[in-house]
Amino acid sequence: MTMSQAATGQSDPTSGEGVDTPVGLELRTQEFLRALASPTRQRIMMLFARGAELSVGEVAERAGISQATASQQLTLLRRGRVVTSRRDGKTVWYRADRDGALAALAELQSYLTTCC
Amino acid sequence: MTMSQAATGQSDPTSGEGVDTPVGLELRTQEFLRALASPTRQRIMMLFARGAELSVGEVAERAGISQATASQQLTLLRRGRVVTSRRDGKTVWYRADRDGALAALAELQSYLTTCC
DNA sequence: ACATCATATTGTCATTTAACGAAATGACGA
DNA sequence: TCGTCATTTCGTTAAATGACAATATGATGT
Repeated sequence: MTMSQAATGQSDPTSGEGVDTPVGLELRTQEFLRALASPTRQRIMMLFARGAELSVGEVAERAGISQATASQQLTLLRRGRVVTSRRDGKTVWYRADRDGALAALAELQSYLTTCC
Repeated sequence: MTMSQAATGQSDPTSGEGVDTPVGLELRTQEFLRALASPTRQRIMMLFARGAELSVGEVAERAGISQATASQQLTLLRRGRVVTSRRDGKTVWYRADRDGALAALAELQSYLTTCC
């Protein structure tokens, strides 16, 4: 039971986890890592350099993947807080989520410094 | 040709890549991300909390995995610069690589700030 | 040289992931 | 209502990953 908690890496924010007892990475930090740990998604991220804002169709075209695949991967990237989306009419625009990414990075750093 | 380079995410240090042209994550940064983006390896990393130094067999036992699997996963973690190893006689001791991890983190941050 | 112990590597299998086409569903604007 | 773009789902295939047992490698002591 405690085993399954450790396995999922879940941490309970309510338990005042002191200096000892690094339970694990938070789920959202895991999603951040998984989002970036994929060559395809790294390739997609490059399309957003310098604040570029792209629709799903544009991402699909430039990344050389199908429209359905692009939509799915963008969902993973959004869950990882590295992109944000906004809807304007029928098209959904994606762009890099600088703040989200840096926040995730800070969480990762905090984990690494306390655990290691 | 330029396409295959972009696909692998390789960057050439000799080409004075200016403010524009983020070619991609360096291989070693990719390996850092992949190393941590795995629940099993995250679980292994927790065994190294507070500077603990463990042999392969100890990691296998405490993580509940076979000796071969432990050795493999530790290799991935070492490639990702999150652990280091030293040999003493027949046993190989692993510990968290604080400096390596923070260096990888810094590279990731630099990538995210310039690209996004 | 040999036996032994710890680690590393290999071969194999099951599971997971990535990607596709196609089709259904949602959301929006004309 | 119809058309368009996005999302989701289904079924499929190929590739990557995780794990194990078995074997090979390397270090140590006799």
